Amino acid sequence: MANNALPTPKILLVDDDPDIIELLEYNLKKEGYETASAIDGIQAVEVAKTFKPDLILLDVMMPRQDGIETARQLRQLTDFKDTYIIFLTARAEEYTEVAAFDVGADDYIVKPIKPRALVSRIKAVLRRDTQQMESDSIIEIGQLIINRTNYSVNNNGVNLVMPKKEFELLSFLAKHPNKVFNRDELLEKVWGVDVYVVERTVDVHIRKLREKIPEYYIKTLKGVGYMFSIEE
Amino acid sequence: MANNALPTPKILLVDDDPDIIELLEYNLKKEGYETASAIDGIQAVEVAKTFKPDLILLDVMMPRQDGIETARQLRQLTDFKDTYIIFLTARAEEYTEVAAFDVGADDYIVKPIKPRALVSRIKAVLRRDTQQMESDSIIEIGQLIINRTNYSVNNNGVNLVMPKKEFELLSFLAKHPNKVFNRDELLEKVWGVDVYVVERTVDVHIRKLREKIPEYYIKTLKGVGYMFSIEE
DNA sequence: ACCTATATTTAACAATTCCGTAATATTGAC
DNA sequence: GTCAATATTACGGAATTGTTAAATATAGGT
Repeated sequence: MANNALPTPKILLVDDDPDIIELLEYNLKKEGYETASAIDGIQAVEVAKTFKPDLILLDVMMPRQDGIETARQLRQLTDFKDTYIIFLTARAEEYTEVAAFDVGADDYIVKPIKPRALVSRIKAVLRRDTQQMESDSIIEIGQLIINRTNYSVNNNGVNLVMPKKEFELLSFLAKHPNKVFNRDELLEKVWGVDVYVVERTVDVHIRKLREKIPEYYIKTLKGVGYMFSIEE
Repeated sequence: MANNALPTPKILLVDDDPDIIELLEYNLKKEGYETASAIDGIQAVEVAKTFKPDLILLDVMMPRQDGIETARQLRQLTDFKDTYIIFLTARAEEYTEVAAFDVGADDYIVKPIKPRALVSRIKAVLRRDTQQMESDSIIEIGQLIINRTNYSVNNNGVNLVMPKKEFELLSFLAKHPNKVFNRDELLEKVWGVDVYVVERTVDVHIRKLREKIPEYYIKTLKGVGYMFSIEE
């Protein structure tokens, strides 16, 4: 889904209940986050060292080592001084809340977990690329206005809505004018690294774009690739 | 919930200390507000259902059920989605503030209560209510007139009253014309962050809207989302 | 508090669009 | 002119959305 050049945030899930882990994983992956999990505090610290998460969802009550102690340990490691930590707990117990914020909790979510609330709070904590997304939402080039808010392209006054893949392909090319990309590069940047389609698929989408916008915008460099250029 | 200046605003007071209740009641009745009271969170929810207050003053620390949890419960009832909630607390504790604003607190008053300050903040909140409602209460777009005061939509002269969810969905889309929203975003903005329904519920409401207003207003962008647009 | 009507959600199935592939035509570099 | 690369077209399959109906939930009236 979200393959906009920004690295996808990594989230570590720590809970002793596999059902909770599964619920969290499902919802976060759907949002395009990369996840790893651990079933207790000891394991959490181990996994964190190699996974290097941007954010940790940490259950408070766990066997072997509770979430508060785990957070305290993580905070002592330089790698995790700035990692966001959100605690999960069954009930809002006051002493726990105090202790949690004491070890630097960034938020606090009470079970049962409402998936949408969870996601929106994670987004709130991780919000820092939103401005970039905003500024990326409109590209003006030549007589084209490419507008991500409505997936439309305005060509000299006439507005046309495009299918997703076509729009993404045009966006990408227009964002890097006068730069040639071979098919492999386009597939990687527009389709994504884990999508396997035949290279010639690109040709077909290029063709469809050329039907809609003036042909000269997209140039073919035989043996090299495609390029967006405003010169005729 | 949305009271239109004429009826006197109703305020529900929730605190386990009878002295506080008395203090609040005295000052608010003097200002012409209608009041009711409850001594804990459980009772508060009960009273609110029949009293239907425009604003709730809610103590954070209470026996049986604290203010945060009470607010969370109230927010799940459709009647109180838009009711204003002001928390009362003994000290400004950081974690409480976070949790409070999270469940949609509109303001936050620290004890000991100064009557004059209290009244002026209540007035401010209720004034905001009437102003915002005033400006938000009518949206004119294309040949549609969307009127929040009676949940009706006038389409080219014919007036149709809509169920709440349909109305809110249409309102939201119309308030952001030419912007695509995926189902998750619509659920978050229209249904709320702590409501869990399957994504496809949106489709059914879209369908019902398209039965009532000209189809072309709501566009589907496959793989992206829905969008309101006045272009045919 | 009950009953009824209406609203909302879910689930199943139909319809549609979009995408990817392959087959064929055309182009352009040498 | 040859040949490899690209353009074009059309079709099938996959994924997404549309539509309907039945099941729940909510609201309104008595």
